[in-house]
Order: sequence, then structure tokens, then C-alpha cells
Amino acid sequence: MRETAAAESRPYHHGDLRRALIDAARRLLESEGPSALSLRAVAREAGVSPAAPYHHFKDKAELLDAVAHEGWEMLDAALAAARDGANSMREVMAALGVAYVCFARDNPALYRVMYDCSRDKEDLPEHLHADNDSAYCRVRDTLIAAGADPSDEVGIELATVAAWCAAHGLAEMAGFKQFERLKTALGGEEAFLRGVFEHMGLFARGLGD
Amino acid sequence: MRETAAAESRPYHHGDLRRALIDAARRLLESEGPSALSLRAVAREAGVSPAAPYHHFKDKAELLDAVAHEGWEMLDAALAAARDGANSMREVMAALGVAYVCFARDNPALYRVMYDCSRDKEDLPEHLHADNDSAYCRVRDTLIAAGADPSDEVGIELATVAAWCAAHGLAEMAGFKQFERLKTALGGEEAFLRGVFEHMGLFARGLGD
DNA sequence: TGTACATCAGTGAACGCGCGTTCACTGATGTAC
DNA sequence: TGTACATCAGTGAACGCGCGTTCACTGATGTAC
Repeated sequence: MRETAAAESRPYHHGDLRRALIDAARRLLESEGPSALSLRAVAREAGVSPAAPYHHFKDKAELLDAVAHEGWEMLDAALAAARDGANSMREVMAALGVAYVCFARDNPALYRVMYDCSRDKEDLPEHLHADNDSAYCRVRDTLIAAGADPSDEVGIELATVAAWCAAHGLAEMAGFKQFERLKTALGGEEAFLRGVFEHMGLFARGLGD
Repeated sequence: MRETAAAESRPYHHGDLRRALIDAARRLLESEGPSALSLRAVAREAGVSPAAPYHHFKDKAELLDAVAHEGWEMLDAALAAARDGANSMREVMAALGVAYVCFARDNPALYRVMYDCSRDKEDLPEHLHADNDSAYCRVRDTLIAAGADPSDEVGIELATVAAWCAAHGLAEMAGFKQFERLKTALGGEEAFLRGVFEHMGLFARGLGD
């Protein structure tokens, strides 16, 4: 990683090609969409021969996994920031939901790759559930902090899953043209997102409010 | 379509190749998954040359659209049946939700194609919204029948969208291994689905129940 | 400090593959007379 | 009822393409002495 020569054309050794490949993949992903994400295209985007990635990834799937992994970490960071930025306990849940959907809106192709990778394994990333300060735990803790009965483990778990489903569902739906009228009627996309979250309960229960 | 010769090997003219191609696509979809759904593979599965489909579909996208369209009609029928089968007003909403998720569970690859086609157009199928007895209207009418204020158009629309998001989100989530423990704890998949739907409200509001 | 050499991280050409699509064709069908 | 002919719905060979992956290779790096 000779700093002195770094500015010259291209050194033979890259320095951190693994990093560069993931970055190239993400660039490609957002500019061309998930279907354009071939190993060769990523190598091309990184300015490297098609065989070079094989020194850093076993195969294409491993590269995609790495990209997805980074996506989950970004989402996790976005959720952590949203929670920390909320002014009151009552706002935390909505803030998390909006942050989740906004992440998906701002990184649509990455978000798709993240879920496609998980679906292939039939497994969400483990650390989402397992870690102590994971996104999953943040939702659960918010439920408890907001007054949910901590002894009702199943209920809390179901509500956490429900929140996750709602966020994912809205994330995939929010982009459809059908909702544009509603968005403008409510005065913006974020108001629309909050509105949908707030009405989640309305259809599930006997009704009310 | 000479019935007399229909049983012999293969007549030169197929009779209804368009139908046969869509059926072949669906067979392929469920046995091999969405990534296996190439025009050539569909033709192969239907026992026909790779050029034959072009007499019935402009290109690959048009064939996929036809498959997706049929998927939406099947989903619509499943939802109508679920509504008609519900014993009480209170059950309708849950029945619709469970039917939706079960459709996705039973036709995972088809469900994926349906959404991928929609996403490419950034448009859900029009008739879902527009028709008078559409799935969308069924959810909305259920909300009203259950006591929602019919004059609160925006609220009802938001709740309908929320229901749709929740169903879609759960449909995509239900297959993950992480939830198996919860499913068995609750005594089966359907109980899990109902549980998640019933807890949709719990996370969105101030809490309660 | 200088040199021999193992190791690492690239190259670029090649492999076989399945794809979407086009083309000139031909067999079967149905209609006009 | 028979025949000529336009139309329809197939065939199968071919096109060019980009893909994932492998291979023998080579330039650069770092370590032992």
C-alpha cells in the first residue's frame, strides 16, 4: 500500500481490493439495479480483471453475501441513530419504522439484495437476533419501555415480529405509484409512512380510534 | 384441435399453446424457482421449440406478465373465498390476512414473480384497486363493516394500505427459520400468522392490551 | 545493507453454457369458389 | 364435394452475448540469512 505511488495510474497490487469490490458492487447496484450485479461487472467497475475477485471471494455468492452483510450493518446503524434521535419514548417506535423504510427507499437495490440473500438461506442474519444491541432487541426493548408486560414473552415476540413485517411490507410497497395521490394528500412521503404505521392497529383489532 | 388425433404423439398444431406455456411456466416456477424461468426453459417444459412462444408473446417480459396476471387472479380468488368462508364479521379481517399469507406460502415463486413484475412497472395491477369487488375494496369494506368511520376516507385508505403492507411483510417473513421456534410454541403456523396479525397494533400505538 | 526465494495478488485468454431473439422454412387449417 | 390458396402456428438452426469459473502466467512484496 505504498502511499507515494498511490496517485500514479494503477499499481499492480491494489491495496484493498476486497473493500474496492464491495464498493464497486454497491455503486453498480444503485446505478444499474440488482440484475446487473454480475461478478464480471463488479470486477470491471473496480477496474480489475474478471479473475481477480477470486482471490478475495470463493465465488459470486460470497461476494453478494459480503455486500448484503454490509447492508445489514448500515440498516442497523440507521436504526440506532433513529432511536437515539427520538425526543420521547412515544416517538421511538415511529422513528424506527420511518428510518427502516427510508433506508429501503434510499438503497432499494441493496435492500433487495439483502433480502434475496436471506431468503436463499431461509435465514435472516443471525446477529440481527442474537446480539444484545441488535435491531431486533431495540424494537423489543422499545415495546417494553413503552409499557408492554415483560412477562408476556410470546406477546412481545409476536409484536416485535409484527413490527418487522410491517416495516418490511411498507418498505416494499411505498414505492408504488398508486400511493402518490395519498402521499400528496398527506403532505409528503414521511407523513404517509407515519400514517400507515399509525393505522396498523386499525385493521387488526375490533377497530376504534 | 382434432380430438380424434389428440392422443397420438404430438399434433403439429398445439391447440392452445398460450395456455400451455403459462402452465409450463408455473410448473417450472414451483419446481425450480424464479431464477429458472427462462423463455427457453418454458418452451422446453411445454415440449415446443424455443421460437414457438413468439407467436403468442411479444417477448419474455410479456410471458412473465401473463404468469403474474394469473397469479393475481388466483390470489384474488383465494381472498374472496376466505371472506365468504368467515363465520362472523370479526373473523373476516384475520381470514383475509391468513389467506393472503398462505397463498404466498403455497406459491412462493409465483408470488415473487408477481411482485417483481409490479416493481419493475412501479405499479400494482390496476384491477386490484380499480374493480368494484377487488381485493383492495374487500379490505376497505371490511374495515367499514367493522365500524370504521366511512367519512374518514384518508384514515380508511391508510388502514387498508397498512393491512396490505402487513400481509405482504408477513408473507415474505413467514418462511424464515428464525420463527420456527415461535411457531411450534404457538402450536402451528396458522396460529403464528394470526398471532402476528393480532399484535400488529401493539407496536404502533401507545400500547395497551 | 543486499540478495535469494517463497508467497501473495494480480493478468488475460480460454472453457463451456444458457440465454433472448431472428430467420427462412414448412406443415396444418380454413375459406372462396 | 373438391380444389387452390392465403393464413396461421409450428420447426430448427443460427446469431451474438455476457456469464461464472479455471488456468498458467507474472509482477510485486516481504522475509531469512
